[in-house]
Amino acid sequence: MAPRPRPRAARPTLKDVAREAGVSARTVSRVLNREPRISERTRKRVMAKVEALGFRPNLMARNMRVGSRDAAVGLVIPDLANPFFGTVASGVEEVIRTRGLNLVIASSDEDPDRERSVVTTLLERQVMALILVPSAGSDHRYLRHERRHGLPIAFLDRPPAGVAADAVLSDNFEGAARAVAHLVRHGHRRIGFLGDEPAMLYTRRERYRGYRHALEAASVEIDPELIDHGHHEGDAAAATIRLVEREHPPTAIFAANNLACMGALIALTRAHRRDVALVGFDDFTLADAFEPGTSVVAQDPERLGVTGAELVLARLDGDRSGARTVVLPTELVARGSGELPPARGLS
Amino acid sequence: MAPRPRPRAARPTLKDVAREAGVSARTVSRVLNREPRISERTRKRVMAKVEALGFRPNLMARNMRVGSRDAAVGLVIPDLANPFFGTVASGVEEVIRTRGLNLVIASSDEDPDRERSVVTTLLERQVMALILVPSAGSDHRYLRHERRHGLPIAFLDRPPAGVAADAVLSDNFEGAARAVAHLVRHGHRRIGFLGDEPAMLYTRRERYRGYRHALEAASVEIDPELIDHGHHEGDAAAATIRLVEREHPPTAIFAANNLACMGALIALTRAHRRDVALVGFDDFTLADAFEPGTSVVAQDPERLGVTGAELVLARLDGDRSGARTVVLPTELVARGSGELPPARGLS
DNA sequence: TTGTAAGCGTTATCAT
DNA sequence: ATGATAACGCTTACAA
Repeated sequence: MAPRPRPRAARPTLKDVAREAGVSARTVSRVLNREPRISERTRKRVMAKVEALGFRPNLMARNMRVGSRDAAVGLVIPDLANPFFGTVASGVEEVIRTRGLNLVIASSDEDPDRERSVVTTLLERQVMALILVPSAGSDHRYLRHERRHGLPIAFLDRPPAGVAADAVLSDNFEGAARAVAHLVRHGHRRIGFLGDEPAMLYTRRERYRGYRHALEAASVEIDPELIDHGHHEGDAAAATIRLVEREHPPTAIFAANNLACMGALIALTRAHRRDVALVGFDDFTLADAFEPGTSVVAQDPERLGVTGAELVLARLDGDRSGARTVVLPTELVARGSGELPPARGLS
Repeated sequence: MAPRPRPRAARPTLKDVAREAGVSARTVSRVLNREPRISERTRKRVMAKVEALGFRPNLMARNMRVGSRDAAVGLVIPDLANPFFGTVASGVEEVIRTRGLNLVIASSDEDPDRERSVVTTLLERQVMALILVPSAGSDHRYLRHERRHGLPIAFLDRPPAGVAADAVLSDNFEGAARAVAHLVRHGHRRIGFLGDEPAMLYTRRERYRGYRHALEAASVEIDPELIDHGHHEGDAAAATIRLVEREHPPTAIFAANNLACMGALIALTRAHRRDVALVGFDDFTLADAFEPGTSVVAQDPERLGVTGAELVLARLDGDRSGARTVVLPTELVARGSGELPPARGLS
């Protein structure tokens, strides 16, 4: 056995409390869990020692004995600093807290290898459920074992690859198509597409599909010169400049995610090109702080998180039905920038 | 003992692998931990069974046996959806991941009671360290026991109350004073203060102190009529309107946090009052997307998180020196809005 | 009302 | 090179 030297000032255990109070461990456990048959006198004495020693029950030990699972849900997102994912995380946390579960969070940085590595630790941690915003290009076949063992898994914002699991997605195709149709309706025929990266990203593909669909429906030819991308604001700003400086520039831009849209706004402002119509995908706090306001296709990231968390909780409650995919609607919010007419002579 | 019915399809344990492979548990453990004296033949056989069963070592059990502490750091922030705190969290995660530690995150919603309750679960989870953005009005005396037992605790953005612990703060006073002095230098004497809530919040108090200090240094009288507040964008926007519609309105506004600044931008745009000078506290992505650009006192939320995490890691590595307070500098970023002259006839 | 002993899934000691 | 056994801190069946 292990005569491991306790680190100095080791935290007191239930046994320590028992010894100090002159009772058995069983009795301390009873007091702590508010079990009925305990004399008030013992209870008092035990609680006094608990206070005095600053005792904290060891949840790991408890969970192990009681269910051999950690009372926590694991969440993997690409980037905690991105307000979109932060809001998703917030929705998840809100829901699982009502069940007394904790949230173990990890960033994957959009890297499939890192995603797999963090998911593995979460699984080894014995989380009760897993919620995942998968990275582009990751393969989730390795999760099949967990599914078989009944671990609830939900994918958010992007679907799983290689495993049947619950998913909560926004209606990217429809939202993008509506945005572009909106621009067409306002007279635009040269509409730029500013996508995120990598191009294989699910949301990017769906939104691009929506863009093409709307243009085709309006019999507008797709011009590859009008397609560009940039995942961060800086890249997107540069791409925007490239677009508007083309020989045959677009009169409108559809910015296919939040960072791309911010990049476009920065670029258009700095270039004094507020004549270019703009619709973004995903709403943001300051959309109203522009003149004209920024029109967007609004998603509901909080609801994405809430719905995903509710799904896994239902599974924990015994829902054994087949894997479900919930698609959340998007909403076109017209604030002005998407309703600008084409600049004269360019449409 | 507990003849608790295993949940259907319970996950395989190390013992299961051992039985299937026809070896002892100790041997499986050896293989998994890459311990030296193991025959290639047994290793192969064991690994095959590990794969076949989809075995995941139970980290809870391991941690318990090995250190009786969870290989995780607990982080409590007011709100995951606020990009400021999201970025702080991102900084923390980045650092602790390099040590193979996980992040258990909880929102306190600026509520001291909830803060205490989530901190308590984190402690019971046996996290190796605690990082905290405390809520206004919370009292941390209950953490003294943990400090005594050697648990590393760091406070971010706001200092602890009632316990000596490491803290990482921004230089709020200095930053605010510089912002207001900057406005004074550009000719303003009627400068509004748009604070966050509650007024007892540390950052709010410090920034208000900086505001008063700069005005007093310039012999400008403090006008209570120019002090208002609003913690969320909506409230802040309403407060901004109240300010600029006063009989003797301010010619400049100092918005003392990120949400207040965004609220001010929204209100000023909608009211077509881009003549009012504005300096915000805390930078934001779209600051450059306005005409003129929004001048701000930039903090470094990521660095706040990184520094806090590094502090607790140093403690884990044995640093027993006294509680330290690190103050991070702020930077005045002039983009135009803070350099506007006072509107004619109003200064 | 309280205590004893077993056991959750690992790893450490000591054998062999 | 491998195994038997105890132990981490807690809860639970059973006994007293």
